[in-house]
Amino acid sequence: MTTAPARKQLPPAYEPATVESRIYEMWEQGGYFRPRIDPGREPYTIVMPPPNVTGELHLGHGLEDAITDALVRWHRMQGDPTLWLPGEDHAGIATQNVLERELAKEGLTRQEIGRAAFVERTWMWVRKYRHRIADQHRKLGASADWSRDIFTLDPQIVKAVRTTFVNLYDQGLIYRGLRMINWCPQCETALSDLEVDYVDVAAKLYYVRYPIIGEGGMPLPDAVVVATTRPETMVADTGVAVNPADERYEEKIGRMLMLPLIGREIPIVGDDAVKPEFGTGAVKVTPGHDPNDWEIGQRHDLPVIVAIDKLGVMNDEAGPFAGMTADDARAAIVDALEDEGFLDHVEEYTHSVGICSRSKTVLQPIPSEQWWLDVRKEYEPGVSIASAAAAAVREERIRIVPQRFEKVYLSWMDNIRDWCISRQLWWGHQIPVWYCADGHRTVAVEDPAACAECGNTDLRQDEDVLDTWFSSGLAPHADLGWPDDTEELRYFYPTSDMQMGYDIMFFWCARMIMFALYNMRGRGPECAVPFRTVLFHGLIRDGNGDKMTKSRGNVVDPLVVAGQYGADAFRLAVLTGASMGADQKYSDERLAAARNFGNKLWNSARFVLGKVGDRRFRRPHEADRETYALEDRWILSRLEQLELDFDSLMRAYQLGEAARQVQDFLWNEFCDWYIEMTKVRLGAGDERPLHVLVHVLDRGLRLLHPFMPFVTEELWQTLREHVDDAMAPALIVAWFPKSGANWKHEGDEAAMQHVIEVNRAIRNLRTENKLDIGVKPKVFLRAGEYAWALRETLAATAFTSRAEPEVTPPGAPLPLGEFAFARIAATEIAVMLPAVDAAAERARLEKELAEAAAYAERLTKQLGNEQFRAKAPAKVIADMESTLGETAVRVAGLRERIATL
RNA sequence: GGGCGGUUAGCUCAGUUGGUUAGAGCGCGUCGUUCACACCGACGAGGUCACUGGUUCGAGUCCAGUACCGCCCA
Repeated sequence: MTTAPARKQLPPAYEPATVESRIYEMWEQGGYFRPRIDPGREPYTIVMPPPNVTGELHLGHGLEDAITDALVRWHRMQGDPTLWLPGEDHAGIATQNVLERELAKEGLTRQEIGRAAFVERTWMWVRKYRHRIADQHRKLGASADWSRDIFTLDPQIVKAVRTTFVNLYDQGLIYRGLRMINWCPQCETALSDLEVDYVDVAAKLYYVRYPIIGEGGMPLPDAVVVATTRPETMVADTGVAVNPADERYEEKIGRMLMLPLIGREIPIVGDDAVKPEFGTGAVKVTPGHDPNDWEIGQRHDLPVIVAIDKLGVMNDEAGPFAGMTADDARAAIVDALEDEGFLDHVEEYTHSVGICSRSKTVLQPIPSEQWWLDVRKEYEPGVSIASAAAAAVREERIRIVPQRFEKVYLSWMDNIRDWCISRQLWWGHQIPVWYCADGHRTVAVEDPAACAECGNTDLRQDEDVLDTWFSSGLAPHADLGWPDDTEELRYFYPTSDMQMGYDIMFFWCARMIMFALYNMRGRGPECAVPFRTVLFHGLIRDGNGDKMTKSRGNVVDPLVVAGQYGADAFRLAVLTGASMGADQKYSDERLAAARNFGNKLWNSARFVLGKVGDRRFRRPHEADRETYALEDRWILSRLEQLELDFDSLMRAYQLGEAARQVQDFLWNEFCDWYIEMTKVRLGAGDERPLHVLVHVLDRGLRLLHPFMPFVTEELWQTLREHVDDAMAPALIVAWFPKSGANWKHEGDEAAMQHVIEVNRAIRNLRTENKLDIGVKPKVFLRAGEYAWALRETLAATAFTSRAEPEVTPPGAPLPLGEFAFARIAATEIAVMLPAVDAAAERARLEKELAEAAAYAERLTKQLGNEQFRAKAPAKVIADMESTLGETAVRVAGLRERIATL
């Protein structure tokens, strides 16, 4: 024992607001977030899913910070060179929408101010908001390396994006092609398949008669009836299709039909894609406005007619309906069909409609020239983008946690189609393709001065930008410097863990795997992977289980929550709110519970520090085992077990369970039993427990630190002065407890467990027999096996269970008097009841009676209130009536007992 | 249509090679000025682990099926 400097006084309650920013600053100033590259050690690396640069953090980001920071701190404390690489995403459509709304407030559109001015304005926003995002992470305690903070439009990422594009293009994996795409008339851009949501809508199925044309070219009375949900597209029909196996139409294949209203002749074709059970089994084919029809049209060489433009307006192909919106045209066409006798009948019908996942606008399927990533083309024998990405997971070079998401990933990857990567937006990575006047293409990483083919210096860059996920998909290697051969890339790649909500598995996780395996393939299959393990967490929903969205107005700001309860409480609550991968419901009660635990911990430390004074204690050493009491050995044994369990839980990514176990240990074992039991010995001047208290608190703070970094660091800064050991300057870089097998002792644990249960039995008997708080009854413990343990802890039992206990042999006679009995294993517990004082007992019963009678009266009065009876739910009334019944019985019983006294 | 998940105390949820009497927090009831903590403590009430069948010495846990709720993909 030596003397430590005088410590400052801790306030009686933990006040996060006075602690968090100071502690965070201390960590950041100390440089603890920046890893030191040590070739002798394997690093731990994790890349942050970059939030939208102009957005704000939501609860999901908060959960991600809690998960990642726990893993990061755990690894850092184990001495791994640990890098948490933060960043922000330019978020193409989302950011452009934000800026367009801002412009609209000034009565402007982006077209009016032009592309250059629009992009400049967006950059101004980015410069303003980028730091806000980082500060929000800081408030939650995220120990990310901010010196490496990266934005997806930074020059380094531009270089990576262009290099990737050029390489893929050169290998023919990126191509320009006319294909059916999802067009959002609101956002005025093409979308990938992933950005389409499908909603069921009540609609109508229109049955339209298409007359058959006879030998002489004249329509016959005979007709084929087709069913369609979109009659307005009929003006662009170029065929009718039936299933070739459908006997009803067998003889009609090859005949010509007359397209009503328009008069065009169109053929009947046989195609397996047609389902005979839909409608009449004959469907109109509109290759210009339906993805399936496009396919059918391709197979039968049908012309493509586009009659609806990109703003949803009918063009000249629609003849008399030109100029109408598609909706108006539908009504007009149905009217016309009816007037001219082509409308057979109409049915109610529910079908699913594709809408833009961002703007919720109904999408128009239209054929369009776009840039595509060919995911099936082999770039090496037997290897394509999609096959490599599937194999990495199938062959377990990448591990998915929880494992069930593997199937989701694989079934998607196995069925993936070419990815539409171009967007008709202004904000993003502009496609690195330039055209000269002769239409030659130059595809290059650096802006070219002249056409690569003809030398023409008059070049125009492709106006489109790339899908946002094209750049974020490069994160793990691009953020570390690729395509340059940087020290960071060599050391930290592949990254270790990756973490995200399961809702972006395809958008982000899949794309990172696709790109990494291509760009990093030089490293070989094992080391090309972007990460070794990916964790998918669930969504945080509101109290009703609904998704939190701005439109619902149920969004909760994590910083508001952290301000209210403390960042530690927020982190613990979301981490233990559900098991990994499962959704959780937000609840204030859980936040309060987590805050309460922080306060409990705070006060347990106050107790320890108060007893320690200004002294410094050595940790208990196992060689001195015999000098320690049962409860000392017990808590040390439990601590070791916790350390073992903690390690295996964390290795299995069971973060919530690990946190729960530390919490249980500190509250239920350390506070409720160990600290309570030490009070007697400490009061008697025994300093042995101080070694244990200091040591266990130190270890407990270390174990809890990954989950509750602020409160643990704040307490540890004081505690470290009182542990006579080599102590790090800060908990964030203190070594993590690694259990040896020094104190683990089954016998001590069982004995102490018995002591605890005996204490509980004594307290239970006290309560059942309504002993006053001041009464200390004689208690006889007739014990066998554990007599030694009960004897050793007798003083503690006397104190914590307020009794005068005595251990006697089994069957020992009891003195005269009244007893209450219980039995725990082989120990019989006899609590001596005080001689009954008739007067006092009468007084007690009278008091109880008065209370019960008053309660009954209140209930009677309430039930007699007509207003109440009229308006209250029947259940409330019924419940109250039954409570009244019970109370009446109790009153009667009490009266009876008073009468017998 | 295909796939996945959920169903455990009033509420929110744990429960990972099947193992005594199924847990926690909140809420509820009773009691409480023991010098760390009322953001606390003590004691207590509260569960047919959705249902049916099977495997097993033993099932909340494994298998098959059913119902309801939710999600993803087409």
